[in-house]
Amino acid sequence: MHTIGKLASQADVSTDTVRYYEKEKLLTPASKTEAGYRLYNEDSLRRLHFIKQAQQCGFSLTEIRELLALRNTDEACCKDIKSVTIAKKLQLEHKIKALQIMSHALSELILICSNESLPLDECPILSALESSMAKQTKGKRHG
Amino acid sequence: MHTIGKLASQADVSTDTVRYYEKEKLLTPASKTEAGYRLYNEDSLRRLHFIKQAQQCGFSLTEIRELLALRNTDEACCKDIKSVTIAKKLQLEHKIKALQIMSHALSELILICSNESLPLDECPILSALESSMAKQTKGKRHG
DNA sequence: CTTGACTCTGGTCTTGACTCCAAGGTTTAC
DNA sequence: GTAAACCTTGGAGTCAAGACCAGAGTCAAG
Repeated sequence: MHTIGKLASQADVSTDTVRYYEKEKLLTPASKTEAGYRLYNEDSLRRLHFIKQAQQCGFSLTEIRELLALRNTDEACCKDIKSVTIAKKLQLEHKIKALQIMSHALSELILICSNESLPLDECPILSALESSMAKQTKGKRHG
Repeated sequence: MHTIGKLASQADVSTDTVRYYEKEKLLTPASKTEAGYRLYNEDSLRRLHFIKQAQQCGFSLTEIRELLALRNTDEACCKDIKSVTIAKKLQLEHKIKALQIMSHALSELILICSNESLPLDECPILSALESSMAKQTKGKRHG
């Protein structure tokens, strides 16, 4: 049984984080001392690892709480977990695509700026951003 | 000259957003009526477009303010804008890579879950998230 | 027995980009 | 001339995931 500080350092999080997870009903101490100190066991550590891993997979704490709730549901089976995982993967891929679109838009901007010594009022990047950039990136090309 | 509502609807943002941009020193009305109504011209609309476009390219409002400030600096030239753009593109690519790592981790989880009818306490996804996932994804493979 | 390290609760603060609200003033349409 | 639709300011609230802080209690070491 560890106090909150031990648990936190083992999982490489702050004690504030552990208390926050408790408030968010993600992680309850296994017991408490007479003085009110929180005590945690190995299950706590595993659960904390779970939360961190899931976070690193892009799950929000709300979603992690749902995953944990699913685990405590008798009717739920592995299939349910899998479909949540697949949904999250789709969400991530969607976000990746959006970022790639942004990145490509920036590439276009960088490409059209061939003459770097132009004064700012002729900067093609700025003017592309001012007008609707769709026209710039889809149609004509400066440089 | 448009009132705030006209400008906002032309740019497809809320009037609150326009006022917020003013507070953030991103967009000042061209003038005001005697009654204190904000009035905007075509430059305002262009600037609002600029802000939206830049946002869609992943720039934060703070960064956009810097871009706009750069534009008003006499010493700055197009090269400065270009380097900011390149830096932002690198940032985006970094973020994309992070998300791709998450996405791949989820793919691994989905792969190891071959038997969907398993009870939850044997769900390989959950146990992979509980233990250190690095072991699961790098080493052994269930299924 | 005191010092220092730890813990407790309850609270506020942060960041970013807004959104919503109240209470009033102004303009426009009929 | 009045009602609807617009505008004003100022301020508070929202979301996520904690960070930070004060004042007090607790525990182990020397």
